[in-house]
Amino acid sequence: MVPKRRLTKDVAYYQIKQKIIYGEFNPDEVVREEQLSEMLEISRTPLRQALQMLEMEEFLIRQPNGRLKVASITKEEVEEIFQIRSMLEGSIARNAAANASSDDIKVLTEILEKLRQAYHFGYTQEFVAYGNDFHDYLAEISGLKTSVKLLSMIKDHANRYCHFVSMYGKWSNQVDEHALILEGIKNKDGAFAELAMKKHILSTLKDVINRIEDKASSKIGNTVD
Amino acid sequence: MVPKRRLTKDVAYYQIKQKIIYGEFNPDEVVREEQLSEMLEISRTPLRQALQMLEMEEFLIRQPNGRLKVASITKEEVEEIFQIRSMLEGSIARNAAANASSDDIKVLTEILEKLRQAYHFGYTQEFVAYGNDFHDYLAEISGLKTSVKLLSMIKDHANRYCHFVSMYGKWSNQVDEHALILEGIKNKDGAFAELAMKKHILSTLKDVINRIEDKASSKIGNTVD
DNA sequence: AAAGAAAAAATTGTATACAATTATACAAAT
DNA sequence: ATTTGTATAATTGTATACAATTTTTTCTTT
Repeated sequence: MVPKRRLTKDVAYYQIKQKIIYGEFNPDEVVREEQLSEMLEISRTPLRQALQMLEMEEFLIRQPNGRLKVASITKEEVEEIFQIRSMLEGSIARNAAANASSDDIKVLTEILEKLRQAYHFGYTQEFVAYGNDFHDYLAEISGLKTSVKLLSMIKDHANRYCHFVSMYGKWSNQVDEHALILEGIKNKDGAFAELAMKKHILSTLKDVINRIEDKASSKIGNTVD
Repeated sequence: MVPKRRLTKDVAYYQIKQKIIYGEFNPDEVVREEQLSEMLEISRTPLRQALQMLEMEEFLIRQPNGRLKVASITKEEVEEIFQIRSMLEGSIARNAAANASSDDIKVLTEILEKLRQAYHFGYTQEFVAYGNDFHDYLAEISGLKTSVKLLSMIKDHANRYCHFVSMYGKWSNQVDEHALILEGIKNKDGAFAELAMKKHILSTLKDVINRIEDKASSKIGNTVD
């Protein structure tokens, strides 16, 4: 099975989303179709498909006059997203504990070790990547398709707010937190794994908030028109 | 402000979605664009926008060859959806308890009374409607935008599985369950309201499952290709 | 000069034509 | 008879032209 062809709408979707997440497009900025189609060098037809997707995910907001504007995001929304994440990923951890084979546990142990190393040597990039791997693997074996789908949608929104945070150091106790979750999974203790995961997510939220407080405004973008 | 114009893509989206939810389109059935554009008497352009939306919500699944097929849904997925609902609506109830004004409580009390009447007289249609009103009102005052958005997405999926259930009677203790939630809100007892809501959702799931057991297969549609 | 109306420009919404891809039918070869 | 290749048809993907709507500009009237 060769790699199935990349549809223009899909690459457009990805590119525009990245521009929104990483601030190349500012919140409340209105984007026009022609402008984007020129920028990405594609026609309006696949572009509009991409815009439709982003509208569904509420990265773009359709105004009553038909114009699209980039969504703003508040600190409160980020907190809500992490709250939801803690619930969803909690369930995932619980189910993962029930489903995990010995092979799965081996893989997870390896990821955790890599995470520990990355932290030890200060490889931030890798550290974040392995952290994601850990969560993604649990999602995979949990079998909770809907939860995973919803998670993927809201995670990107939170990333928008705190991507810059992930770059600079001191993820206080993330390694230990992951280890604790894995402990629960090893012991097939779903309730334990769920609780550990919830705590972990909420602790991550705290880290994010702290970084935010240090830095800029409590809000990206304006709600006022 | 006059009612903003209905876009063809939006009505197409709604119509196709209804056909999927209420079984006019069968699970795993493949739908073609031309067929739909003739059926709805619109051109392919707005139709494809609608299909894109339904694909994002996973009512339609894009196959590797580009064809779209109607999603199937398993009993397990329905159970997962109710599990997620219980968490999300639990949070909503908790926040609603914190935010509810005395006016809000008055409105909720009225809705509950109508619900009680509808149940008493066996008006199933109205009973379901008032139940939805109650939940929607809590969602409104909770201020949890993301949770509400996610809820609206998954609810429709569950409806697909159990719409036929809602028609025939005996919602055992729904009235009392709603009353209990309202009790928590009146007392500004968020934890109580949250728990009551969670129990309520899970009890509804039980009702649905029981009906399903009585009736047909445990699964709508085939996963086998 | 200000307010309103009319005209022009810009932008989104829809339809259709064409290109690329995928599925089907049928014939030839083994 | 089964398979393989090729031609044909069917279907999706993309581009573009046109229609409808909204915004901006201009002009007129007071």
